[in-house]
Amino acid sequence: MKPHVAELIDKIEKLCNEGHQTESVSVPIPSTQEQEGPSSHTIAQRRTRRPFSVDEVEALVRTVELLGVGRWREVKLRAFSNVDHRTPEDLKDKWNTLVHTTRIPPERRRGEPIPQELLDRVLIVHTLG
DNA sequence: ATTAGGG
DNA sequence: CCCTAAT
Repeated sequence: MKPHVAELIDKIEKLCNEGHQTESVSVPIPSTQEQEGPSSHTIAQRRTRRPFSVDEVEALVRTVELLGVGRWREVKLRAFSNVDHRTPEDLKDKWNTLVHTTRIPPERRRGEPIPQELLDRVLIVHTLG
């Protein structure tokens, strides 16, 4: 579907998650001859951005705490099986950005448990800003 | 089929 | 988010 339509759905979805009932939302409608997508003969459009909610980050961190880093397939199954827009890779990418922004020692072996202290810091930093 | 990392 | 070499 058209990018702006997806964006609109995004906003509505977010408002619903925030408990709103009768909000009106809108997004700028691009001019009709707008160019988009890769070079050419490709049908797939880039997925619209979905900022992770605090709850999602918490779910991600808690699950990585339980399984260790690297088992994204399992993380998806355990904590994000109810949403189709969070792929195992998205979870991996999110974890990496969290590690970067919170300066958590990243060189951990696959499956190695993360110290609770570090996990807590991730949540704090992400919750505040 | 998944993961790790760069794009 | 996407692309893809490596596993």
